[in-house]
Amino acid sequence: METTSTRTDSCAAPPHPHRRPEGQDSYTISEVVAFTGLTAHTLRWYERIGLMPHIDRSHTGQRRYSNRDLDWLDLVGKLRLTGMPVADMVRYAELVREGDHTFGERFELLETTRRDVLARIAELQDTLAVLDRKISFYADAGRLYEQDKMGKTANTGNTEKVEKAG
Amino acid sequence: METTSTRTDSCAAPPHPHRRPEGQDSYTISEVVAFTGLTAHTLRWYERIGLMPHIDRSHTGQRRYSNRDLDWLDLVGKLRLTGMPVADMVRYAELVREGDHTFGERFELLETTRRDVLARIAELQDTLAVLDRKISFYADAGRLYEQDKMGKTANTGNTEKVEKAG
DNA sequence: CGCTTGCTTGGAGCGCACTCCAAGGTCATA
DNA sequence: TATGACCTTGGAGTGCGCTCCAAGCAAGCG
Repeated sequence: METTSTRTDSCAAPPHPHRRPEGQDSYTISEVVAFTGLTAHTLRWYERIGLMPHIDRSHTGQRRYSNRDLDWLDLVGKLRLTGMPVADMVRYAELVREGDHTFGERFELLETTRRDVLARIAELQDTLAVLDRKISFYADAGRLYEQDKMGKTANTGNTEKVEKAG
Repeated sequence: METTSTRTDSCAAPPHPHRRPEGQDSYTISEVVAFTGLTAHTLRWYERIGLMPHIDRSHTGQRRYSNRDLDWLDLVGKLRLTGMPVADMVRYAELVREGDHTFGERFELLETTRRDVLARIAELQDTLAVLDRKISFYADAGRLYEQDKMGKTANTGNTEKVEKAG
């Protein structure tokens, strides 16, 4: 079942420069902190709640992360960016641990997430349009306001509009 | 300062069908709940923390929201979608209350938000790429797994890859 | 009139995702 | 071998954004 293949999975992202080759891939928690930007607290917490597999330990019980663990943390990071709740990520982690018969369920979870991400992008683009409209409005209004201050116009009507717009 | 102009601000979004014309725009909290999807609790809380202007009251002290209040809630909803912290939205609301001399600061806040939104969209598109890769991988792997179950192939190497990928 | 429904308030409580603490064991370097 | 940085654990605490509660007022209806 388990192999020690030296090649990275075809599904993996582009390689990271700081990684050691397979076989010597044993990182302390502080190294993982440096790679991921997560805190050590968070890494331990992820493990406690089942979002990580049980991490290898040194002979004295200290955590030693593998390249595969870093791959998993990359994925978790991406899913976190989508706003997926941690509980859902834990669910996905459980499916992975349960083995091959959960392919279908994993597929559906990813598809649902994909749809969520697309919807989120659309929302953000919508928001962007509103923002752009307001920004150009303020650019104009600000210019008018500066003119007002310099006495070049005597117009309060234009600036009043902004209070209405917020 | 305050006008009762009957036209909507040029900066406003397309009109909403449920709105009453200016002058008769007086909505109860439960109407606003129906329009916005927010809870009455949240609407009152927004007011308490200064994210809303002080809302008009009926002679018995009940809230009466105006079209302008609804416009503001629309904007708040958009900003909320960007992930902007409530505290920052409160800051923006304060700037609006403070008057015309805060144009510049409002402009910068919106610009910063705009950049955040663009970055967020880029992140999500990056995540989408990862998701798409995994989804097509699972689509393939799932098909192979079904074939395995039906005895059409005798391959465990292909499905093993998935455990590695997660 | 009583009943229901809707609204008011200040303040307390909740769920999430961390974040930190205390007490102690381990490791690298001088 | 001693010093100090780093690691371990279970459990408690924090900040955010709501969410709810209790007690009470007001309006409409049979």
